[in-house]
Amino acid sequence: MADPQARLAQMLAKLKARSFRITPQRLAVLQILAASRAHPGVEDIYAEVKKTFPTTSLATIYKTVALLKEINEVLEIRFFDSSRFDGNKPYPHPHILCLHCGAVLDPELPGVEALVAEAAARSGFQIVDHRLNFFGLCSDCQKT
Amino acid sequence: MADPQARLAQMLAKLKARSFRITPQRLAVLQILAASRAHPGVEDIYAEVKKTFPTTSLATIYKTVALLKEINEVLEIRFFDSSRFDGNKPYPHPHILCLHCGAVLDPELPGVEALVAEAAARSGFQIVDHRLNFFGLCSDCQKT
DNA sequence: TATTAATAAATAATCATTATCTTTAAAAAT
DNA sequence: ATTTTTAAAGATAATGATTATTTATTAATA
Repeated sequence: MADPQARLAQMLAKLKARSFRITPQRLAVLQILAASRAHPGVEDIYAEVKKTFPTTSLATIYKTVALLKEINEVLEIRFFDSSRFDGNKPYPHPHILCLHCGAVLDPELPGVEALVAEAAARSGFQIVDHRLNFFGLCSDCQKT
Repeated sequence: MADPQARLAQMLAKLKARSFRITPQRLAVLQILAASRAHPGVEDIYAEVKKTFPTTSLATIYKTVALLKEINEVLEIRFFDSSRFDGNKPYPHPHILCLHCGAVLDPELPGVEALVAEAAARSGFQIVDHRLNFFGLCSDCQKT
């Protein structure tokens, strides 16, 4: 589930299955989310889409992203004052943000499942979602 | 570091050390944050403070909480559209939110340290902070 | 007690996000 | 293909949590 082609196909299938229309602007947003590994924010997507569709409105980006969130094809990650989006792995998983350059990575953390189970066991909660975010300096930014 | 008295004393000491004034409104906010285990939001604190100081402004709550955050005596936890605050353990630790009743607990998770270390090791980041939040239904709300 | 500097109160401004409203254009039917 | 229907796009106003500003109080020091 990391291949951009497969992700795009998956997103399109989900939209079609629920009879949402595939518009050029929507397709553009899907392509960006399926391909980008940078966890773009709304403004990033907006800037990118405008290259091909200059009249696109910011509201369209917000609405498309909200729709994709609805159908569980994108994961919203709230950092401080704005959100970033993960279209590659649209399910809860950890993220790590560089406070200096803003890069967001998906660390591979095998320990996560155990931690979620531990949280459920100790709290008595039925856990349905989680956000595991780490903050610091990436290896590049540590050098400067 | 869970005794309300001790927490209040600690907060007061920190404020005095940095020569911030101890005003009645500030003291009221500190007391609430030191004593409450409910992870109150700004509006909760506001409502509580107004019982003793009816003319208090919401801005005063925001400013006091921001000040306490500055001096690391309160932890801000951002849930969806607003923040809740933890004055008992003002350092990063996991939280679990009930999506039905809004309760927030601090689950005891010994696995956290290992996970942070794992994230640092695998990503190459120097990690300085984290937010580990779980969402679900508390044991009471599972019954209904 | 007077002075001064920080803080409180009141309220305006900000800004990400959402809602509204009109226009446009997908998709289905003819 | 053309028409019809209706969701979606575009433009812009509204919302709401938070922050900034401005004036009035009040705590701390001389």
